[in-house]
Amino acid sequence: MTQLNQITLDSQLCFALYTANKKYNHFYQEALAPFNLTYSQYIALLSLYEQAPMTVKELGNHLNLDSGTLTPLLKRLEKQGWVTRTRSTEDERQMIIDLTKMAQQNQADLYNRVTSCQKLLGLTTDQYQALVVAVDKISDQLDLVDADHLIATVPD
Amino acid sequence: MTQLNQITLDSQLCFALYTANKKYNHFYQEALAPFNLTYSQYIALLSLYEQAPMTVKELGNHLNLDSGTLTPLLKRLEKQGWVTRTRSTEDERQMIIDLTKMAQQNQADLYNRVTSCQKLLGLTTDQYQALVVAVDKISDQLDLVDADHLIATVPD
DNA sequence: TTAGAATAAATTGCGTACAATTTAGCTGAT
DNA sequence: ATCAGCTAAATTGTACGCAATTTATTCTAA
Repeated sequence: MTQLNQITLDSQLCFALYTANKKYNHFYQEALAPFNLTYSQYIALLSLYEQAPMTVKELGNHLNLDSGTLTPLLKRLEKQGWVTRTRSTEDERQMIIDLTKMAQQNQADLYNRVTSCQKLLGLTTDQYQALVVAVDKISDQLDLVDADHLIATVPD
Repeated sequence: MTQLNQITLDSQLCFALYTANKKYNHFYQEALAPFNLTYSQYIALLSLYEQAPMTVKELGNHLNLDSGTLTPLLKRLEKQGWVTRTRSTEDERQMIIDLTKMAQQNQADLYNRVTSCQKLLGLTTDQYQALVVAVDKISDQLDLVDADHLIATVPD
């Protein structure tokens, strides 16, 4: 038997990301508790605070999510009063998502809460930004190695 | 209105991690396709290749997953012939998870496939390990700021 | 003009994740 | 010895995330 145990869980970048992402989810669950928002709902709102209204398609492009995820998520945000969902009159295939007045009124509170919580992380702005750059680099590498390339290149 | 738009999606570490993690999932979905394994099933097997048998509890400690996730996942792995699930005789509360002969026979193939795919990422060993360290550091920071601390420290 | 292709969103189905509860088995203090 | 409390796993319920399909609408080329 050759060296089989070189792949340990703790040495894997995928597992580090998987773990950090889950912990971040937990972190945001607490940060967002006063607003009754999930993390996914929060990033959808973040995107809409940057630009609204947007179609489901456009929002999906920003978040890398498809309608299978967004449709039920947005229905929940609508139910809780954060967004409106309106069929476009000029193209009835499209659903226009916009922020409610309540969402706009809560923007500052939401940002303040998140910012306060983030300060507890104990990272300097430089450290934080360096990490964003490093993690984005992983995403870029993974984009290069997309599914087709991988299937075509590596035999089973 | 003060500077509200300082929180952009692309500047957020959480979103970078969230995105990279999803892309990694997709990457592994292709890498693992020949074995019909999900990413979560794969890391469960990785853990068991390092140490088997294990109870569900022990496995959950390694993976940071609870029985709500592991029980159905392990039942699927059992159904596909990778693991066995046996009630412990000395403590019947515990379920002992062990690798099947098939799982052992496929270990080398699985490792080779994953290793081949990882090479396509175009990261040197040093770069890769540096990223693991960086991402683990995020997890460590998030551990420090746990739920109780956060709730106790930051007013709504 | 109109049938077929393309597109947007919704739906369906499966597999996580995880909080909360339930069930079953163990353990220790009285 | 026994019962209250603890523990392990399973179960329940909710919310993603995504592949695949369906439905409705728009576009486009003959």
